[in-house]
Amino acid sequence: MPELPEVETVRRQLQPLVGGRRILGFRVMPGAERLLRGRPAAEIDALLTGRAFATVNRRGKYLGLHLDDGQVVVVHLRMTGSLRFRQRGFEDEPFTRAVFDLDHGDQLRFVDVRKFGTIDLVERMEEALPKLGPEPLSDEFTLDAIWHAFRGRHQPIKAALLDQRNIAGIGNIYADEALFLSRLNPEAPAGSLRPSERRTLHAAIQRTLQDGVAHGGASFRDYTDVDGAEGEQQYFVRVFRRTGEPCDDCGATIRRIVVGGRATHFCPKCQPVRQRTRKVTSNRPKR
DNA sequence: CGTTACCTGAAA
DNA sequence: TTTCAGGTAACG
Repeated sequence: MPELPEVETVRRQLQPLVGGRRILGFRVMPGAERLLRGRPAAEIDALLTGRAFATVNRRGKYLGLHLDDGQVVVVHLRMTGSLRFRQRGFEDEPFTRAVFDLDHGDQLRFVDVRKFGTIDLVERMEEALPKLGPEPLSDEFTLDAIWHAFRGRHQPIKAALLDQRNIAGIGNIYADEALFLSRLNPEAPAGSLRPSERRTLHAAIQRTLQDGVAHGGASFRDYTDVDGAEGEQQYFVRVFRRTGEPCDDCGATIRRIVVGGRATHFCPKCQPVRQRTRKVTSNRPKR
């Protein structure tokens, strides 16, 4: 659930909180061992104890908590994970799966109802990352990058946006929102976008993600920040989880369909199925 | 490509 | 009781 804006919000909060702080220990709660993908908890505890956190960065939906010796704790929140910065002894949060004990009695807690989230300790951040596309809010996210990623693909544009190998950090909320802003039908084949449509989509992706960051992320169900507070972006969405409501722009009823196995929300009037351009070859049966 | 599995709780 | 969930990896 946490997508780029939510993870970026956490990163910004975490940096001043944990930067320079000494680690006194690390442990994983019983039954949650699977959140560690590589080494066991005892080994991580041994490697972390006595070290200090330095900077916190983000790549796509991954957080990198860098240590003073160059190692990196790589965290992915998946669907329901969250990081909480709390004083030791402050109300035990249910579903706490792992705890970093810090100096001055503080704790960084990893809380995750569904246990899909992951924590990795690696020498270099890339070791813990799958192949990821460009960062959408950086200079490496170019029109050319979109073109290369989508060229020749019959896959629905919605599915292509969710594929982290194309662009890193977009999830279900911001994919639907970016497509609405672009007036593109979620089921349009990714490779069918014309240059003007790709340009519009590029700008819409950046705008919707920037808005998300500006509002501290979206809290529809589980997402909360490092203090347990909710984001505000859910009050600004145009289509996401607004099935049956009137479109802000045209009043048509927002619809919910399933694309690529994911709930997809769109305005059927603002985001119509594009008419096939007339062309002799388009009379071939659809396959 | 689409579908299923991974988990667990909240909402319908 | 059933359905649904902001993500991804592993299927077929």
